[in-house]
Amino acid sequence: MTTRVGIREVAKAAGVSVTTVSHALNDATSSRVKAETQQHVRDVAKNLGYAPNRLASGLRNQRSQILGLVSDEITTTPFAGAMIRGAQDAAYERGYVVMVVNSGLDSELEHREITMLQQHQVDGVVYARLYHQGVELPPALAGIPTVLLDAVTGDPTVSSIVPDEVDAAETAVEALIRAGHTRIGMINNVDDIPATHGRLEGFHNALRRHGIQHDPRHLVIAEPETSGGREAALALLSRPDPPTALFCFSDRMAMGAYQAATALGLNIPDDVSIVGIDNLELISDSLWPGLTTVALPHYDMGRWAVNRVLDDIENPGRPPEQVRLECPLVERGSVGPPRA
Amino acid sequence: MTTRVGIREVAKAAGVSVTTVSHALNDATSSRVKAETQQHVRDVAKNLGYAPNRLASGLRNQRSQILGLVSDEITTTPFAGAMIRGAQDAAYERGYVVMVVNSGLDSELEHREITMLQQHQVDGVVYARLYHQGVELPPALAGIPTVLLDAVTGDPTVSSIVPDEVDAAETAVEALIRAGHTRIGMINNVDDIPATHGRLEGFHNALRRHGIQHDPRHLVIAEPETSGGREAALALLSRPDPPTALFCFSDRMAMGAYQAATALGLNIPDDVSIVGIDNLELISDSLWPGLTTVALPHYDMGRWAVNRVLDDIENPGRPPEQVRLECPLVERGSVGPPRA
DNA sequence: ACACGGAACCAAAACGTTTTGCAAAGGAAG
DNA sequence: CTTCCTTTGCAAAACGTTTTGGTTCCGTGT
Repeated sequence: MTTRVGIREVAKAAGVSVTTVSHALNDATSSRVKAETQQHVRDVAKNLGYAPNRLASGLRNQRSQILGLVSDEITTTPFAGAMIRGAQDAAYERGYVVMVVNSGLDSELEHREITMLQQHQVDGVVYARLYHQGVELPPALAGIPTVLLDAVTGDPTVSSIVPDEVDAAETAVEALIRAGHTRIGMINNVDDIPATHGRLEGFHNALRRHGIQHDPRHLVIAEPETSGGREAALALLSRPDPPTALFCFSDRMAMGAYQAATALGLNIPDDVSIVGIDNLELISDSLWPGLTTVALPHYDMGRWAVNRVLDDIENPGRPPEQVRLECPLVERGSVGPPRA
Repeated sequence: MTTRVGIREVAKAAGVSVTTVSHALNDATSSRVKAETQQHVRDVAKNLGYAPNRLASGLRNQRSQILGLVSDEITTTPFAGAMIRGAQDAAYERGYVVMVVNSGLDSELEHREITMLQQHQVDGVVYARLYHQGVELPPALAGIPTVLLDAVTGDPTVSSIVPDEVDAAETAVEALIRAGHTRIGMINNVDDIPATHGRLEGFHNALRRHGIQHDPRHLVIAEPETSGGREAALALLSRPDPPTALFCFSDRMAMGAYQAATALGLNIPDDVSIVGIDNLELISDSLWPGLTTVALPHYDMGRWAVNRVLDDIENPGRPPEQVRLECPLVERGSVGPPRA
């Protein structure tokens, strides 16, 4: 390990003082150093492979250039990866770096991990959940600029971003209506979470907007698993007046609907059209035909969250905002016109 | 933002010098401070909510307590999340924290990101890929303790961990043999990567060990997508002497095999048994019946990698090792006895 | 000739720790 | 009463930056 080259080495090599080096490197518009010397210093620094020690500069200016990302779980779904990547990309573009920490459900552990982030003097924190839910901000975060990602809280002073569940559902259902469907069934989640209520509302909105009368027997709720979707779809499609299209709460439930259709000898999309929500490519791309679905924009939410917290850090005072992000439709092959 | 409490505040509150506070807090066995004072100082520190500034201590002892995790992509699969979580858990247990950075395929970007990690004085780096492959270590990492995760390199001086592809395949195939199958087909990946060769070798090993003659026409290679698996399985199962069981390169290809079986009116596992590799729960748990598969231990590899790099940092000199980790079988419902 | 101002640069302090070298106090041995 | 440890404590230096407050030098107006 060759001894790291510091600012003094650069100063010596360039024949100037460390002060001048610092100014030459940091001040874009160098009022303190002649343009010529500035260029010279920069050349020397580059040649020496000088890389400033951020511990030192962080200590000096009380700015670590580090962001913390605390999330509840990083598992089964690829959502967490997408969020992290979005956060990391946005941070990188602005010269920051992100420390990832995850605590499962253990709030004791979470507290200790936040303490750890604090010790590293993170400039801000993105507090993330991996599915849309209401949370309370841990008290340990008081005093640190924080924004919520895929979560909301009662406190109107903290910024947050979540997917627009209502809009997402409307988008999905509109796709079915556009294809000509009027007898549309919905398979909803049994859990009492924002997505459940929002998507149901969006479903009704879309139908109402198009003057479609909804048969309440075409709404069934089930466990948010493939098996739940399968059984619900089985029930719906076995009715005397089955829906010609199914709007499923999630891609996994949609996968269950595929299984039900296959079991009943129904062709997708000729006999029944299906849409989901999530755009879990692992599923939606793998099904046959591909699943038309609405994408949950985790990558973009990650980007937004760090950009927002960086704005708060770099020029504070902007009023907080609670954003609901629109979700794009991803068309594959599971939607077609209803059988005549 | 209440002004942070520093070591001087603690010293003043406890009525001792900062030196004493430092010793009281850091030296487990305090030769410099009386046990009684030590306890007193610790109490005061806790009451004040003192949290040491790691920028300062890192600067002082040339140890940032930060690890870098550089990975190529964090996308579609949940693997990245599992690796990160494993890495983060292991790091936390030893008082470290991890900075995540990902560079896609852009090696220019990768270089700048590694530079950034260096500026933050990371004590070590885990260089990760999200599927097993050969890599060259970026020169920027020279001089930083580094271990490879899900990747290998020609250099025998760097430690690495990858899944044991051969063993994984053997495990999968053994499960089929154990159920009584002898006519076993394999659907392999067309790509020239370690997994392709290793799993083929494991397939042959298992057959040979049980004295099973392999019909080379029961081996087909395809694109590692669901569609590839579907078409390959369609071809195999339509033969005059179809295999009674299919060993698929991946869970996604296995999903394709499910689709083929369904299309041919074959029941799983009664008419044909199927095993995969990956344990992508999103798929293997969602299929019907559940897919028996071999898990790729990304979480454990993440743990191992950071433990190894921390060992290298904390007491250097241990000879490097290239580890191949065994992969456990996860039994669900896709394997049964061959039809009599 | 003199004061004044601006340009270019530098020395030193500060950020919050850890650790080395030293000092004071107390006790035991001579 | 010295002398010499041992115990306990402290002051100060160091880590690598940034930035404040100069200082030097030179040119210009009076």
